[in-house]
Amino acid sequence: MQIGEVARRTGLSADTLRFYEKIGLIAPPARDQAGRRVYDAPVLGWIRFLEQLNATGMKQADRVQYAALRRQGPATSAARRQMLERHRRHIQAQLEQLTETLALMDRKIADYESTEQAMGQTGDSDE
Amino acid sequence: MQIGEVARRTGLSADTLRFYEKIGLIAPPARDQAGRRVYDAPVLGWIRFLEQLNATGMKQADRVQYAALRRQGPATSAARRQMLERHRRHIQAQLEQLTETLALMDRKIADYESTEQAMGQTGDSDE
DNA sequence: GCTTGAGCTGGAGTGCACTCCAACACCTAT
DNA sequence: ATAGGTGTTGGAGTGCACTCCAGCTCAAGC
Repeated sequence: MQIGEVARRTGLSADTLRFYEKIGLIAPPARDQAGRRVYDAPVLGWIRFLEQLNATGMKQADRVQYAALRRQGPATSAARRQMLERHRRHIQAQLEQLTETLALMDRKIADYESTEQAMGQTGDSDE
Repeated sequence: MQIGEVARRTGLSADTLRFYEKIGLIAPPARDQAGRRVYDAPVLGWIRFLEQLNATGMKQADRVQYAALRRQGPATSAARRQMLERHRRHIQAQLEQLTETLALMDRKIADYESTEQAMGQTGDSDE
């Protein structure tokens, strides 16, 4: 696979893939005779995993650190586990925040609905 | 209340409060004889609400738009409700993403734990 | 009456995470 | 053999959301 196909399959741009390589998120792939990047299939799974971390708010610097540990092999297993445990706690905190705000949205939406029903009755109190 | 106390009570910096006023998130408060901002208590609730939207990923531009609608009064009720409904859907999508990734973290953490148990047995497969 | 502390303005600077570009090289199909 | 598509590099630029700063005014306490 060359960079365009990886881009197409992952939804990232070729620029982003090169950028990820530059900062160490993705290991430098092999090159063909013309100097173009040639990726192997497993990188797709890795990129998907990185996207999961990204989508759930892990910072770039931490993803870079995790990627570096991974490249260093099995000896870093405990360190990586700790990073994932930390991220797990971060995810749970977000779940709580989101659940709370979801309930708030429901209350406010219901408020707006009744306000629209009885237009001008209660007035438009707050927020 | 002047700006320092609002900062203390909300956790935002005075700079951020002035910035929020500049972009229209917070209505310009009254001023005392010395030209200093004097806030009334209800602004605290509004700021807390803004922080909820912020913490759950509503973009600044959208918060500004919501704030603008709110200042325009009851006539904009329907538009605001629609914004909250949209944000509600956004929150639910995030909940799904987080729940999925939480499960993934659990699987990977368990993997790492068994790898640490049987060091060198299975090898350190992926991600 | 002077220091201390809080606040004021306008504008520059920061950190993050990309995103775009110019100028060039190479492969494939017509 | 030439046009079009895909790739290369290094470096500059973007958008978001603040954050910091210089140089100033003001008010209150000792």
